[in-house]
Amino acid sequence: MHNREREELPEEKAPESVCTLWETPENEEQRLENEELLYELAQLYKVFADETRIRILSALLDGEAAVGSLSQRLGMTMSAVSHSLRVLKSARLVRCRREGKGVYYSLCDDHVRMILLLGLDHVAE
Amino acid sequence: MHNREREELPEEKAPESVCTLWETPENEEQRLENEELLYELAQLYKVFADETRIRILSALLDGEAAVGSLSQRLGMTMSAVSHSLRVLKSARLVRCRREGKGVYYSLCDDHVRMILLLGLDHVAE
DNA sequence: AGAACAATTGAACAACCGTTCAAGTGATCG
DNA sequence: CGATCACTTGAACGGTTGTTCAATTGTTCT
Repeated sequence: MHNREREELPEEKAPESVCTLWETPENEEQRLENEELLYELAQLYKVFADETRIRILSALLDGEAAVGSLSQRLGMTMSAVSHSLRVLKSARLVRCRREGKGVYYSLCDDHVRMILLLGLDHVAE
Repeated sequence: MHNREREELPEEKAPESVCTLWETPENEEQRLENEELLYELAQLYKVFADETRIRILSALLDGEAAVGSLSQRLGMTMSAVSHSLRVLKSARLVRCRREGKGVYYSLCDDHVRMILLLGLDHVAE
């Protein structure tokens, strides 16, 4: 049925063992897993694909900040910032902590910084 | 195969050496440069933020391929693939080469692989 | 309790984006 | 040449997304 001809090019670097995304799936289960990963991956990059959210993330590189502080720094309404933060949070890129009246957001882990840096590396050509 | 636990991820670099994005701008010129970088960065991630384009990129990790071959492998029309390739090309993620009737596409550099791997690392949690 | 502050939520609207379809280009070969 | 293959392009449609505005929740203070 599907006789996909694979190119026999020398592999400089071995694909990582964390996932099977780059290999031809051997069975239906593996194929489904790949589909899932592909979807999740696209979903993740969608979150980075917005100037406002990148601005927020890079602001949070300085340390945690409250919503109001962010909205002031970025010059946009609190509502817009809050909406953006919700997206970032559900992508597990930021977490939040309540203290008194304010809610303080901070980056989840170092992936964020690395992904941003890698992107910059390409953009800065 | 390779029993490495995880792929070597790019070393953390000193942000200052790459750009000034994370610093508070000292003058108007620097602020404008940051705005530009922010925009470019979002633009780049927009390209990755689509399942079809990721599928194409990961197919090209195997080596260069013609449009027809890709459209067969991914099960979509040649037109859709071509449209996607145009986007990837203008983001300088792929390049193309004409040979006879066919046009062969390949990845531009290693940034692509690294960005995909880094994203997977986060998604695979 | 009520007032004031900080942040979230939902609906609505405009912009944007990916696919499809149909028409177009460019290359090869009889 | 005309035919055919391999791909590109443009317009259009349907779906998604980010911001705004107004209403609402949650917290602290008097």
